[in-house]
Amino acid sequence: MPIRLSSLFLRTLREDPADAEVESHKLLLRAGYIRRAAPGIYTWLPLGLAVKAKVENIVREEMNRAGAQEVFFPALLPREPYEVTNRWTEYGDNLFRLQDRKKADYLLAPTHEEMFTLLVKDLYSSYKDLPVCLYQIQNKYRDEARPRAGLLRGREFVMKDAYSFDLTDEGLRNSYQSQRDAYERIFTRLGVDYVIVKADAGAMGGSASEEFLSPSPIGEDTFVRSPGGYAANVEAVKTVAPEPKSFDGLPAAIVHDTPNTPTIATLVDVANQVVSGANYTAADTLKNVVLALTSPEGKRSLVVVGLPGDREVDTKRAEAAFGPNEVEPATEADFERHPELVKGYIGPVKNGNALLGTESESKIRYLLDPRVVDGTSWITGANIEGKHVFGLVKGRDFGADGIADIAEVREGDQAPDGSGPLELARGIEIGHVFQLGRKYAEALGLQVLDENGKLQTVTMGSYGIGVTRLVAVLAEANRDEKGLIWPESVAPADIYIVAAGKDDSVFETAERLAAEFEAKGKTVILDDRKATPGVKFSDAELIGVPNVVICGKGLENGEVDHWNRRSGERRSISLNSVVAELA
RNA sequence: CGGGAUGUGGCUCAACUUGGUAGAGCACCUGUUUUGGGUACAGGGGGUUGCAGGUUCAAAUCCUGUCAUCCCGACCA
Repeated sequence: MPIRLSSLFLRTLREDPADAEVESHKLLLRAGYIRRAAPGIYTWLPLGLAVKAKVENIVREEMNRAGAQEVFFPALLPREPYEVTNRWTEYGDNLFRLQDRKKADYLLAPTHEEMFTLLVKDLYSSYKDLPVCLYQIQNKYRDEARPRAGLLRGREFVMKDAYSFDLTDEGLRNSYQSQRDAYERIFTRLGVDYVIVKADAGAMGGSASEEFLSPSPIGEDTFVRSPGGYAANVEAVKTVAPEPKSFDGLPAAIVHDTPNTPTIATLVDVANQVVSGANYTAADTLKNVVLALTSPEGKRSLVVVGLPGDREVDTKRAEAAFGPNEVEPATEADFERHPELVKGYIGPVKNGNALLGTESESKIRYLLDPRVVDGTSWITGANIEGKHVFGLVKGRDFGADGIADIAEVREGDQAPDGSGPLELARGIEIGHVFQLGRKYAEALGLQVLDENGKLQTVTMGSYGIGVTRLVAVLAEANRDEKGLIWPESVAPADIYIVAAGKDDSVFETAERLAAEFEAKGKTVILDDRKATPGVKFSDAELIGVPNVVICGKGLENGEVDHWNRRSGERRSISLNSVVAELA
């Protein structure tokens, strides 16, 4: 049976909803695909559900083809497994927690690593059972600080998450490759533009990790790519450290008066006045940024990071580097507790002695940008109000506790693999493949007997696709000023028939065409409403099925019109051949 | 978390400054009309003005609190 608009649960909106900013969000609301139920939480209407089901089925088919087996976990989970892996606390405020009537703690699953691991542990105990790959398509819950753009970042969303279980590292690599290949097939079938980028693996404790990003100006992730094919999330870009230089011939450090230079710009100006003939730039200064780290247990500590003055700290890179700690700039209160830090004039050394570093007077951890290598000379704060030290040499005059690669990545920076200058772009994360390793298996005791009868810890991969986010990405990428234009692979129907006229014969013909298309295996939306043609045409364009058949005045000549929503092409086709041609 | 803006029928908005029975367009219902680009006319249903307090004879309007939504920021030491 065709979907009849006369009875479909649908109301299209003529005007944009006021609280939607992003085009795909506006259109999905206006065309009657979704309704907002709560912040970041959406109800799926029949049309939206049809698109979501199409996406899910493509994902499902390719997962099955890759040998993964579908299961389904509850979304409501007990606390204990997440306690074991420490994620009950690590997840912080993003976790929806609740209690049952006995005051036992539960959570709404933000992801299911623990449950999959425990399920395999529950049923399998031999190397002969491996490898195995399981997946589910399920709701996830994350109490996002700022839900955005409708389905793009919701607090409830559908995710396909798959997990592979292998005995060996090589097996894991194979499983990973198999999922990665499946992802390429999925996004190709969906008609989604994507880039595979290296991702940060840090906090999760695994090794290889890649993200599938769909390039889009409204994307929340920034990634880089080089002409030579390097691509990475900015969080994962490793800065190329220059070769250390010799100390030979470098002048001794000297302190100069530099009053009223709280910022790098003012410092550079004054420095060029203080040292006659100098031509300093911000890149000659060493800026020392004080960050406050808050551990998941709530412990707060300060760390100072020294980086070239022409570079800013990238918050996301800092969060990736210091995770699972939360990172924020030090507050006034932090500075009050550490009077040795003179705001605006902070540096690693005071009066020739180390001020920063765990071995120093302040005991504050001091980390350096990778560009600050031995033999480089800097202008930096002297830890005295109104004074900076010039010619302070790394390795000779100061050291650090380690490296912090958290400076912003800039257009034109060199790719770490030497493949050329980096270009910056924005993208939406639609998939993530990740070699988790043995972290969860160890924490939860997932071991199997090997062929020698010895217990071995299993190694895991985790593979996610944001299904509902994909619906938004597809809507965002496939639209015009009139409405949505779905790719055929996910459109809510294959053919959209408009009965444009009031004669019974028009409706009868439209019904007959619908039946003929369906006999050929096509799904059909039929606009059989008692409405004027203008209304029907507008809704057809808004709803965005790619093939529209207009059944109306052309019938006098035995013709219907075919509109190709995507190309805009409109032509008349004989009533007798339209089904054969489009089906 | 900080800043800004905004909360009024299903949707988009007005009325708020200067307190006095809440209004328009779209959508919905009835009738007539129209029928290849959101027809026209007439009639009609639907809102405890986000919530809770307070001021007042009287609150959508003023005050306090709170919740929510959207946008910007989260750093330049």
